[in-house]
Amino acid sequence: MAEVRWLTEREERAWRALQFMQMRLEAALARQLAAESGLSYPDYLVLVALTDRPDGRLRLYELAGVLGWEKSRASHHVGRMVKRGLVAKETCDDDRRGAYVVVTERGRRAIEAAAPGHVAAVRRLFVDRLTPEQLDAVGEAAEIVLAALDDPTPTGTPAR
Amino acid sequence: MAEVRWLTEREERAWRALQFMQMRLEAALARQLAAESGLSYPDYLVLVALTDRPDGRLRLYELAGVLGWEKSRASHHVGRMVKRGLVAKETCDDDRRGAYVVVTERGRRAIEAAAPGHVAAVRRLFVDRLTPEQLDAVGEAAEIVLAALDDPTPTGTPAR
DNA sequence: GAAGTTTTGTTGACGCGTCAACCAACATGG
DNA sequence: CCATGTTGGTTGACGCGTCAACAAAACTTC
Repeated sequence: MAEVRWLTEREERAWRALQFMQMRLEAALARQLAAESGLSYPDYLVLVALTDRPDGRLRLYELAGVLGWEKSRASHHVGRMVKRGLVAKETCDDDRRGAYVVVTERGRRAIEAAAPGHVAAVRRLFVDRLTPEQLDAVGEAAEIVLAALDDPTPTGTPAR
Repeated sequence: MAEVRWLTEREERAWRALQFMQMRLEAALARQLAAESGLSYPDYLVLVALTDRPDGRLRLYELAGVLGWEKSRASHHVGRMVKRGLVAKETCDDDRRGAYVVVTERGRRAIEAAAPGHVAAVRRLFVDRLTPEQLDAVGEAAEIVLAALDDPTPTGTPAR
């Protein structure tokens, strides 16, 4: 049982600032979206994922994959969106377990109305606050951490 | 009505990577905490905030302030933690509306048991994946964005 | 082609978080 | 001292997210 390597002051400061930023940022963006377009942030992400496709449709498991969601989350959320008419579910012929999620016309209008305000908010609150170099640095760091999350190799594992 | 300034490819990439990292990271840490100590991530944050105080107590509104939570969230969450015996509520004498939240012995044991594993996970998944320079860069960027969130001045506002 | 496994999706229960409405106590200002 | 506003906290409803259990179709393998 090794000693606990607590975080240094600098490490803790960076970690806390990042956590705090994320929380505040998401809250602000969610509020802005809800106020200006009646969409929740997850709604927005689903609609973006769907409208990014030429046919505006995605299998449920693909949607979950793209967004990094658990399948049950995707199922629950799509269910709610169907109720509000933003998307529809269609059965899949080649795989009779499967289900397609398709944007409806209403969904398309909703995201087209929401996108400009959302992007403006992302700029105002985040992108335009940082220099391009800072943005790159943050992006690169995030990609490194993400890669480590996907690859479960522990830190400092020797090549052997 | 100005043109929409969409995100450039680089901006979008950084923004998405950051969002994704945050989601995955929080999920992983929450899972780890729950599995190893039966605490949720919010539980952990509350206990840290309380045990950081010499007397292990905080007014509810102070707790909300420290964690950046809405008061109703704090109230709900503390209520649940009281039920599980992790904290207790005490009435406040100088302000009879007020309520103190106090760590219980059980809460103290819980966080002492949870902390080493949690810190190790933060290291393994995040801190130790980045160079000290990257960590500083990320921390600084986060602090800039946070400062902008607190100060509602829009981007590029001239001094005038 | 039957048995076992993996994949796709749903469901229900339960904890979490926000919003809006509300209440009680403090503060201020005629 | 009453009116008015502000602050600290609670509550209920509702959407969100996870987990575990489940069902059914699709693969695999012998």
